[in-house]
Amino acid sequence: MWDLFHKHISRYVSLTEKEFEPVKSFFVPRRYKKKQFILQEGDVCRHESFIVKGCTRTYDISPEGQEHILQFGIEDWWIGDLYSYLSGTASRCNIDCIEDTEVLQITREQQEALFAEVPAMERFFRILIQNAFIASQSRILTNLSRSGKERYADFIAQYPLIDQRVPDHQIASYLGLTPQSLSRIRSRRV
Amino acid sequence: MWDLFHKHISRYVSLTEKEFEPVKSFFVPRRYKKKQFILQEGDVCRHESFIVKGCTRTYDISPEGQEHILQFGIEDWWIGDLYSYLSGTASRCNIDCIEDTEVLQITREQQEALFAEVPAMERFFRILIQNAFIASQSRILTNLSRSGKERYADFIAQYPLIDQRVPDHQIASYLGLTPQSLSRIRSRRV
DNA sequence: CGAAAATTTGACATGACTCAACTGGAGTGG
DNA sequence: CCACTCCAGTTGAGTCATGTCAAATTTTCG
Repeated sequence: MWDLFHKHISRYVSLTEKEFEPVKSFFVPRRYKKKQFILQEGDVCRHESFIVKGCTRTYDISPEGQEHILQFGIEDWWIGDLYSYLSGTASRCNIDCIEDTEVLQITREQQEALFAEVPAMERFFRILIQNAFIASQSRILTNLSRSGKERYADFIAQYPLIDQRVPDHQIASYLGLTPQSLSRIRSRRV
Repeated sequence: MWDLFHKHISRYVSLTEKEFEPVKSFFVPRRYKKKQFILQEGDVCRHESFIVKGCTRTYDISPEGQEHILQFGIEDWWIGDLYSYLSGTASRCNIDCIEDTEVLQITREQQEALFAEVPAMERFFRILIQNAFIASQSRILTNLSRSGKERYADFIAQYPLIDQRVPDHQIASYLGLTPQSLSRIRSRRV
């Protein structure tokens, strides 16, 4: 578990085994069962979670009762509602598990302490958010300019691993389509 | 100019007048005329630009030749193509000026030097990107769940200042609508 | 096996797009 | 200062992608 985590961090900042050692103590491992919630709408998001194993979805529910998936999470990804986490306000998002999931969690206070003790980790999180922001901007452009068919093609090209693990109707929700439309797209009768 | 900039920074990290003084030297003021490009597709984005005065648009052009506006920029905002800026690869975006515009620019190298000399500025940029990411996620949710009419209403509620300064067809592009559709929405004949 | 969930299919409705024409204002050059 | 052009915005008519509602079928899983 910690090995994977160290490798993950090393992808962005260099950290020797010895420097990494104290980092561990700021994170708490936790397991969730399939269908269990990591965050529920109305609660404050108290952790950033690194997925060691499993698969999650982050979504909100519109006033009309429709779910909209903002993000899927699999191994090596971080999940959480950053706005709620930083501001301490109630989240509008839900995060639940599509599979049994293991995460490493850190709280806001622990994160601040970690930054003070291991400055490289502040840099690490900055890079992480930069990448997330870039991906997010790219998704906005795709949503603005591509048809449902094209967005689906992009999705399976970009996230083949997720496509295999997540039911179609949730992919439809991520792409902003109804399950029926996605089904027709898949069967090429569009 | 520097006053506005200092105030802007102080909104996120505390920096006395004395601490702020050396920060100035890392930024270069620059003026652009209306319709002039700050960044052109295919070029590498060499600066992050803080807008002191003026109004800009960041957009890409799809293979079909359609423009899609990713972001408007007005006073107190930062613009640039972060991906190109960080990776040094050619940008797919254009940034041009809707009005005569004054900016303060920093290069990647200067930014690294700034972080080394004034660590609070690394924190400042982290917070900035966090906020940008949060806004970006929120826009994705809006795009997924709201009709054109609702997205337009949201836009004028959220950015009344931009609405007044930018032609309608560019707002349409930002919202993912054709100018015709936006015109019909505006005249309530949906 | 049987219930619940996921997916598919059909019929129809509709929001948004395309193409095309027209209006009105801003800027330009003679 | 007028004629001219250009561009933004509006309007109309027809089309298409996607949505809605409803039901049938298949898959999953206790």
